[in-house]
Amino acid sequence: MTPLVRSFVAHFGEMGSRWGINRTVGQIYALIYVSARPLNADEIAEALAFSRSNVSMGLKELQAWRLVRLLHQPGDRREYFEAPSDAWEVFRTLAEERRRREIEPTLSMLRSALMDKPTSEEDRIAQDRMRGMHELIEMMSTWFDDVQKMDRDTLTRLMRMGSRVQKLLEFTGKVKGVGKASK
Amino acid sequence: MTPLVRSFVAHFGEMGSRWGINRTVGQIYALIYVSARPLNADEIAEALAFSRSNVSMGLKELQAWRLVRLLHQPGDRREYFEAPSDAWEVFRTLAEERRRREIEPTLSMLRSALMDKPTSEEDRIAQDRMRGMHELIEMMSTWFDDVQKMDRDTLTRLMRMGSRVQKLLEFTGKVKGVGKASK
DNA sequence: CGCAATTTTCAGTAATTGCTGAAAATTCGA
DNA sequence: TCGAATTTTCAGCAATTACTGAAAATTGCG
Repeated sequence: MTPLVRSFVAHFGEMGSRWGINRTVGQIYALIYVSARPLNADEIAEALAFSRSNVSMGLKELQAWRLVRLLHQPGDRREYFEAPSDAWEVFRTLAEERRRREIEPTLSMLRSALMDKPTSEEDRIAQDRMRGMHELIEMMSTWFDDVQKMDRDTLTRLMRMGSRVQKLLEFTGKVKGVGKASK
Repeated sequence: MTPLVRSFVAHFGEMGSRWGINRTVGQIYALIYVSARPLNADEIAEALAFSRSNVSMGLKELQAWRLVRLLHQPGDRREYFEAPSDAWEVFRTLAEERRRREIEPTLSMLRSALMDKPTSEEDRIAQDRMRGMHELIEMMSTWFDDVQKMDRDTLTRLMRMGSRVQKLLEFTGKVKGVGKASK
């Protein structure tokens, strides 16, 4: 590993441990992500000085997150791994997985809590707070779904517009007679 | 704690441990968030059956994340804590803190890696990947800054539009002849 | 001030999570 | 089908992280 790669890998190790993912897994991912060609488990174990079994477990987790793809080289029985090099694709995958693992369960917990008849004033207030949270998460979730469907160029253009979209919105609002005065 | 609150708290404990934050801290936050009134450390320790010192550490961390606010009740020396009940505000705070703690350091690591002269073909490719990541993160970061500044109603309206914004963009692009956004 | 109430710190221990090597399972070519 | 190559599993140990109680520090009232 060159110093360049080493520092990238180290950083993702640290970051990984701040998220649920552990240091080892973060480093394995980082290595695959910047690698010029697919890597097999032994190469990874060697580069990072991890045991073969540790690498095996890490790869399993990365596959569960759909962050790496398994492939084979002709005439070689070993399994090789590569990561999509397109950062947008990575971001989308991460967003989808987090949604599935964290957002959906949270929404369903909230929904069920909101069904309950509150038994006290305290509960009533607790439910109000939960309702607020549920609304926000649901809105963001729906929005994300929508945005997910746009093609990348449009999305990029939209993001680069930043808050100028607001102007557009106000303008159109007026035209259509749906305007609400600005902030 | 009523069953309603108990299940909310338990869920956030679980979720907390999937993020960097630990179970205890997640539970303390959840309890404060749904509570009808500010709570002091002893009340929290009692409700969750944690030691007083554990609660103290948890509150310190929540304050570092700016997720809870310290306040006093007249005629009571103890410190009371409350959380903003507005989910939007919570989201903004979380986003800002994550940015400061995770995004900024990552961007600066990437920037410095991109300054290095690649010493090999491998490095050149690694840098390409890093460049892609850097671009995306920077773009999202800028976008987020912008969006952060909008008032909540506008933002809500925009989100509810979802991908219909795209239509608007195309339409306006034609009218104004501003197909590509200039920085 | 002085002192009781309250919060914080921290060393020690408990609990959890991470990692390894050895063994078992699987895979695939011959 | 056999067997070498390869991957996976998992019990046991290591490292890290979480939690506690006791003690120290701080706070603010009288």
